[in-house]
Amino acid sequence: MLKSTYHVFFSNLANPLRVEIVSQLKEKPRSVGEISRELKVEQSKVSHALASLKSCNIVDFKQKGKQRIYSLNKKTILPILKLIDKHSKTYCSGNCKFCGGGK
Amino acid sequence: MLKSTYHVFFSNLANPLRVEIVSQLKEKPRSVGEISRELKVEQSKVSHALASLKSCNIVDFKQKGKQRIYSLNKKTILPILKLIDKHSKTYCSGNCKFCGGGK
DNA sequence: ATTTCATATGAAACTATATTCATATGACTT
DNA sequence: AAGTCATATGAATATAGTTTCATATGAAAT
Repeated sequence: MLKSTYHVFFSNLANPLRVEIVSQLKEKPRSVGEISRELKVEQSKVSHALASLKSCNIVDFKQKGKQRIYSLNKKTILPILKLIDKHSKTYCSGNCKFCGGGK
Repeated sequence: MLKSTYHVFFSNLANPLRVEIVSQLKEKPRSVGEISRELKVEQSKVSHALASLKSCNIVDFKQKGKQRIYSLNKKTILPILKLIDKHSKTYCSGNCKFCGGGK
């Protein structure tokens, strides 16, 4: 494995929109248009985000007519998110920057 | 949990130096100076990196005289890295950008 | 209390990443 | 093959993150 593999993977998720899309796709697969409308985010922005996620196989898609239906690679991502949830519960008191300084 | 928690966590590891430090601390705890010397990276750069990792409790330290001995929060990080290893083995053929396009 | 060594901090300069908008492609339909 | 709808792409600009360097802090020793 290359030295940079982790960093590339983490970079991919180091972005609020991409994380939002991941969360949304936890529930069910969606087309680009659906993602765009539901999140109220411009189409090309969503496309760029999906291309990035796809480049690390965090999402995949199947063509369905004109649409592309994107789905989450749950096998990898769900356990990682679960570990982070547990981490923040264990190590972060309500007022740390990580847990959301502002709140 | 805040919407941004994941993104903050991932951002923290979305950096080659911080990932390198994490890898190095897998083996054993080290002082700032040791990290700096072993990785041949300037001290203040290492300090900034450690401050960032500390802000998400990815590392912790104990004071030892003038030194700070930093250690990895293995409980969270090791399983996450393991999941990513498995992910890249499963989903990445040798030539994808993620696995290290160049190689 | 001054010096030394280890580490942290701040801010400017530099670099990388994201957003935007105009346009291209690709799959269907007529 | 022309038109339409869905999505992708490229490139300029905008924003965010990193590096660097000078200096500050803090712990121990003299």
